[in-house]
Amino acid sequence: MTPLIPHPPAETPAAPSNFIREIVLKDLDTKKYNGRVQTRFPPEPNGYLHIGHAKSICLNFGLAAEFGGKTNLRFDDTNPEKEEQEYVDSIIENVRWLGFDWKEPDGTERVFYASDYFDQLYAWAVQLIQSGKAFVCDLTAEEMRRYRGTLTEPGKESPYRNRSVEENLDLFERMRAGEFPDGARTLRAKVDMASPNLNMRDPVMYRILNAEHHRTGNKWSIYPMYDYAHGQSDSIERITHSICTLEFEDHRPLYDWFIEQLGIFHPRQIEFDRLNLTYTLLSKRKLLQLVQDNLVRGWDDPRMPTLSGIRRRGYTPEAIRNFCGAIGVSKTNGIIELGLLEHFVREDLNRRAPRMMAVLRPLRVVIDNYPEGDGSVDELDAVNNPEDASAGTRKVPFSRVLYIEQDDFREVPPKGYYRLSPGKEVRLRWGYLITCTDVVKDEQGNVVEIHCTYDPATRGGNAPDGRKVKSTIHWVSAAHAVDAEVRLYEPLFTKENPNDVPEGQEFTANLNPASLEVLTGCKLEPSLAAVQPFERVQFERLGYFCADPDSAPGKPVFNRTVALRDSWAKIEKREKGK
RNA sequence: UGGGACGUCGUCUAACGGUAAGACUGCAGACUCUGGAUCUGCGUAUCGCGGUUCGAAUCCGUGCGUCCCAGCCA
Repeated sequence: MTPLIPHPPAETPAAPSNFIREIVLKDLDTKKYNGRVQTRFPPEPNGYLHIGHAKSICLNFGLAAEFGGKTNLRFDDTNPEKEEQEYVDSIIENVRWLGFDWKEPDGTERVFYASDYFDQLYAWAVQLIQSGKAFVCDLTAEEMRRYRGTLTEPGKESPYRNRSVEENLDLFERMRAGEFPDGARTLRAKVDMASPNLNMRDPVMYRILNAEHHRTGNKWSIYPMYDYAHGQSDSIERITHSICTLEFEDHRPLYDWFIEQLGIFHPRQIEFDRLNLTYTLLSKRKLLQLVQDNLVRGWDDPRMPTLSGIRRRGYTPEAIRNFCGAIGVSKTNGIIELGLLEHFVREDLNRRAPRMMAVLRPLRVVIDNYPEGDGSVDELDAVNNPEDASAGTRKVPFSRVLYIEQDDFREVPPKGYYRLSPGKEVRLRWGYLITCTDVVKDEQGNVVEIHCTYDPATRGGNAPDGRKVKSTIHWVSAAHAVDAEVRLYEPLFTKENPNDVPEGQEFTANLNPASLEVLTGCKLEPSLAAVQPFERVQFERLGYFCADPDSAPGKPVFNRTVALRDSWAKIEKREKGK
């Protein structure tokens, strides 16, 4: 058998196949497009890209790359009322950040705009009028809806359907010239008002919109509809496989119809299932609402599923790409567990994030038998990343007064707890073995400080006599600590399906009031003082964190990307549940 | 009650008429200076009912269920 893939790049891991890839493989085999594979990613610049778009981006760019083809970035900017340059800019930035590129060897970029094709689209519309396949309709939106019929009843033909070609041409030209107010007329395709597919019931091709377009300004008073613009744009760009989401399945007959009437290059539209994630909303409209109503701090709020938000949260492009590869492509509408996305960030960050020590909820610890004074600072060696020897080591200062995590001390330890408690010995990471000797409380009985002794013979963490401790905990020297703000995140919604609301309520009813917790006065080891925005680290035993752009010199702010898997938390929860 | 699409472990995906496989999750254990990581073990899940076939997740029929469509949005 002849291999269908002529020269698979050696370093490309065998991508798990999917039905679209199979179609491409078959087309390649039958030379349907002369062995050419060309895709496009066609966002409307009316919002920020989210993780659902990442799936489409990876699919489109991945497929073309695998077969030596090209992928165009094309802005589907046919509705000036919703589109803005800000969105164009963010989309370009996000796709680049994800790791994809559309530059030709000669340096030109494969960035296109549907608005670049307005002249050609107009000429084609004239052609359809001339061949009797399109007409100017004076029905109002309300009338048109009534004429359209219903799901079970056929529609009625517009009384304007049989206008002469001359009249249509004249009217259409005047629509273009801006003679009519918004909504006064439309140009419609003459297809079939009795079609069971509503998209075929004389669909609108152009509407009058006296609006300023972010690229074409006031040149146009009419704008093409998606159905009229998309397929022809694909055709102009010689796209071979036009991949879109399932809800466009019903539009495919129309996509094909226009192209056939025009007799132009015919790309193939293929539909796949859009990404759904538990506890996550992936609807531009609703995300926009969250931003506009200040329910989040903006498009790049780390709780947002936007690429900008996810990036600020600390996710890596690699993790997202791996995730997109792992979820596969099919036509079943499923819902992916958020935990799978988290798995891929942990997997990636575990390999590359340097380990640091940070105490989020500090508890003061005094080592009573450790010398006092300035001269008594010990510089201990700490491994930067046990998964990566090349990451090296760093020095961490140790002194008489330290902070440990409040969670790492219990005056009365519950069953199975093997961290610090009175009389118990634990190891301080990269430091000494210490034993708790005393507890200091305030008037309310809260533990405010504990006293310990250390074993000088255990410097570095190991006891010469070979005795073992059950637990190693992280710590920070009080005198050297850097104060920081740390933002902890939980899912934005309390329900797996945020749209699952009682009658009459909105999805915002499912907003999680505890999705953001801001911790101040957190104590970081001094090597974190000069951290740069977007730097990612693991705070040992806590999770992966990413420095926020809000960080100021000497005043770092961190976002928790994702917590470490925590089997003790799981045990504790189970015990409490009993 | 029109049309289009889809039903495989808890979740996602594979198996393309020939032993239902993988990932995530979960559980149990090993190991460990992160209760992390790593490693090992644990899975009768093909929507139901008929049919074709030596053999059906796969083909046919039928029933059921889910999703999408009545914007001058994309």
